[in-house]
Amino acid sequence: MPITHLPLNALRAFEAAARLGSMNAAATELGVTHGAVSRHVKALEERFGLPLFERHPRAIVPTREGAQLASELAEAFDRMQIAVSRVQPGPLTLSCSSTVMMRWLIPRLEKFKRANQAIELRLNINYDNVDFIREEISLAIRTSIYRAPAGAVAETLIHEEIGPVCHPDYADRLGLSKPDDLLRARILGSATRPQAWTDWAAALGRPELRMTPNEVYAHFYLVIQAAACGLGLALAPRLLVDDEIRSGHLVAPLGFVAGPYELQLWIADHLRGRVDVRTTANWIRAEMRAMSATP
Amino acid sequence: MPITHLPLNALRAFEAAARLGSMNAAATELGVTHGAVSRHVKALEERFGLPLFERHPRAIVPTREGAQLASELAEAFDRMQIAVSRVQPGPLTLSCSSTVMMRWLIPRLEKFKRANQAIELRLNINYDNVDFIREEISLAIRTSIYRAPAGAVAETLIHEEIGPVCHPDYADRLGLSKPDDLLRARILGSATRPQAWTDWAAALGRPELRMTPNEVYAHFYLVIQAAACGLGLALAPRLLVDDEIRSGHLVAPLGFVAGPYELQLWIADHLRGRVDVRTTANWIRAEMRAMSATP
DNA sequence: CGTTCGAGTGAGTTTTTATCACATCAAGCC
DNA sequence: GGCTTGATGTGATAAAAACTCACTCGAACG
Repeated sequence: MPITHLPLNALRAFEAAARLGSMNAAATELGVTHGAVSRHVKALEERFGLPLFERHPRAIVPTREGAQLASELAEAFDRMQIAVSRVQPGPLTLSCSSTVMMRWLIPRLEKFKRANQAIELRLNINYDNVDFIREEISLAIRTSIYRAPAGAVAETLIHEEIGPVCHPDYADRLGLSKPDDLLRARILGSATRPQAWTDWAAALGRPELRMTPNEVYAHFYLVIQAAACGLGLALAPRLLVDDEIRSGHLVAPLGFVAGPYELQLWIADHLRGRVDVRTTANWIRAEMRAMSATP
Repeated sequence: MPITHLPLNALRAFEAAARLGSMNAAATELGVTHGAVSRHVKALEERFGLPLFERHPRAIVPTREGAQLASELAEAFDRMQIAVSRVQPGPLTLSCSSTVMMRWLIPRLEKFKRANQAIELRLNINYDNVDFIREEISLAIRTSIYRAPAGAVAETLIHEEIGPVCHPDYADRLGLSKPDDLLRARILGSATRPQAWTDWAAALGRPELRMTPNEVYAHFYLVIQAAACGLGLALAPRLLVDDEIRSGHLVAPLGFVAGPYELQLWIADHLRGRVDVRTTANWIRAEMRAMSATP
């Protein structure tokens, strides 16, 4: 079949259906009804003379050929998207967790905007993997718990230092000065990073300490907030509580130790040449360096 | 612009127009009228808000952005084509010059078909570069005068040996036994390989010999035919005249010398895994080896 | 100096694509 | 068992997109 007669729209619909495992979801992504997608897929199957999906009552599963075709098409569409984005550059999009956004980015955003008035910055909240091409992400700040996906390059920003933090009065009241004192305290945990306390115990060289959270919050910034309100102890990276410690809202009674992860900057591969991306990446690096320089 | 709303058909039309440098040509390739292509391109330019072509009275020239976009789109469409061809494998297509087809391939084709009845072979005539993806070529036989394009890998089949050939009576009549005797003879040339005689003189170590053809034929196989009919001397690779020499229709009064080129097999990169392609490539290699083994 | 060649365009037509509304099927659940 | 639910398939029809036709323009060609 020559390229000149490929049914491009049908291929796009099929690729979406295969990637999402659902005609309905594909239809939503494409902004059409499921019927339109269903027809596209059927047209393709008739044209190729082979089934691309196994139909089950509540699900569709790509056949061997379908899966292969879909994955190769995905690459082709990615390239197309990149090609177009080069003549139609969108805003710079920075993705980070809600916590990093709350406690690190937003406090510095005014300064960034003043220094880079020409850069239109769009923010995206996400703490794990993300498709840099489809979701048009330029930069992401992530911990090394996750691996940068294909299409992005990762670099180290800082090595995380972690430690328990709480309200100053709380630390005084419970007399917290060595790890074992913590067993008397209320331990606050985060759903997005369930292994945080265990990591810390391991980093201390006390893996036997059983630091099971008494309470688990949905977001990490809620844990910090709860600690600042005297509800217990949060296990936080220094980066995210430095301002609070400086202002006296929080203390770190046991200090900080080097944690097992680092904070990374992920850069969309195809955007590395863009001036605003380089500028913003440099700004992020500089701000991070400034943080780790002030103990 | 999200991938879900890319105007795929307009992008294809634009890519064709940019590649061919003409809306008309693109229209022909796509099987539509030039108006349709013109409208697609205009729609794209309006959507992007920038011109993709400079319009000149009889030509369109891609702008900087247009050229960039087109070349990246070409890659994306190539991939798409490859993806589809994997689920819809077409016939195996072998491309070679009309001369190689006449004098080497066709005489062996019957044998090939008998040995490989399952392989559907399509033939394509072309002696220089060719787009393996767009024109759906699997294998090509070429001299190393040309370089294999991106998307194909080249390997050596044989090193060409070249020498003047003519009808036996012609050689007798003119008494041809050393290079300088040829100055008395009628020199036949081919438009597709105008430097053949000069190459030979150089290979002999007699670059000063001015072997200017008295007559130039459009195709190389016509030159061989003319020589076989006693019209003069052809400068031929041994490969293409071996049968004629064996049967006594031609003689090579000065023998053959190693020429500056080799005969190559070009294989479409994305088809190297296909069984019929491997089989056919092996057959070609074996047949070529058989030729160079019999002096 | 008329002819030709290639592109742009208004109006109208054809083709494709999408919607709507309903059908189907089986899993999950009282 | 029988009802509900969630997902896909499809006939009829509406909407949108793509295409053609027939003409225009402008300059290069001969």
